[in-house]
Amino acid sequence: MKSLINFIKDHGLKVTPQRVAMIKTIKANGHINIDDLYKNIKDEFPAISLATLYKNIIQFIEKGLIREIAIPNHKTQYELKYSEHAHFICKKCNLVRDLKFGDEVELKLNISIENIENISINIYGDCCKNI
Amino acid sequence: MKSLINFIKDHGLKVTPQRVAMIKTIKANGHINIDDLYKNIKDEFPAISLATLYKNIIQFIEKGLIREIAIPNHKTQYELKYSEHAHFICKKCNLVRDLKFGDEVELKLNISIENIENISINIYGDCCKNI
DNA sequence: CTGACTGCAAACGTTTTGCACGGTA
DNA sequence: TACCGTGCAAAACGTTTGCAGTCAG
Repeated sequence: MKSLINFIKDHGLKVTPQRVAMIKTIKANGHINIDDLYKNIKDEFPAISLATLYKNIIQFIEKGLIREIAIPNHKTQYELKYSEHAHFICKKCNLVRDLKFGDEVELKLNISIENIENISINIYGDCCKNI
Repeated sequence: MKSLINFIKDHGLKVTPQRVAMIKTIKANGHINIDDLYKNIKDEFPAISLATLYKNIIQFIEKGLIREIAIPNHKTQYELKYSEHAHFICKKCNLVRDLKFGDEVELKLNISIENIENISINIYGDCCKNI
């Protein structure tokens, strides 16, 4: 709990109950889209506004707390930035499963690219055998 | 030219001048977003509607002619599906550069995943040294 | 105390939809 | 000819913005 507060503070942002709740919820879910984040936080803060979520999401991304996972035809998901991994994304049920780098998935770059900020690996498939 | 027509026909879609122009433009550009596609095609078809583009894009994706490249904070880009490669995406200028699989980039999967439909590897960075 | 954050409502841009017409097979 | 595709306009949707009030530092 203390660490969440520092996580926000250390990135140069003011600590508000709403921001703590956002980070807590994102952390608890691993990855989450705006709507689910909104629903989750509304339990704790019935008056919270979607606009606040969007504004903070933008802040979090700019300050490097979270990262976006862009998924075609689905809501963008967000996750804390401290763990690097790939994603398996089911096109049918929209499930997102994390795949560990170096362990489950390895990426080899044979060219030199300067200034890499982020690597996104999404594997799209179908995990719903019985639909 | 004949091959473009067959490319559309073979995927079970009717061949219209608009669709030919779309595939031709996407092919010529490698990857392109809706707006640029619209601008390009408007030269040839001044009366073409954005709605037509969107409807056909959806058809093309469903039938497997093209693939979406979802980029956070930028317009989704589209590319023909027959060539597999990763992307380097500049966060500043929005440039998208193709990186060949097996050659420039290698991906190793150490787990077995059934039913993989598509793999998306996007490397975000900064190619604009002097901005 | 001051600037940053919040919540509301309105605005905005993108994507989708309904419908009448036109073109492909 | 039958059905699919097109273009227009309107609707729907997700996201952003402006503003007045509030809170963290």
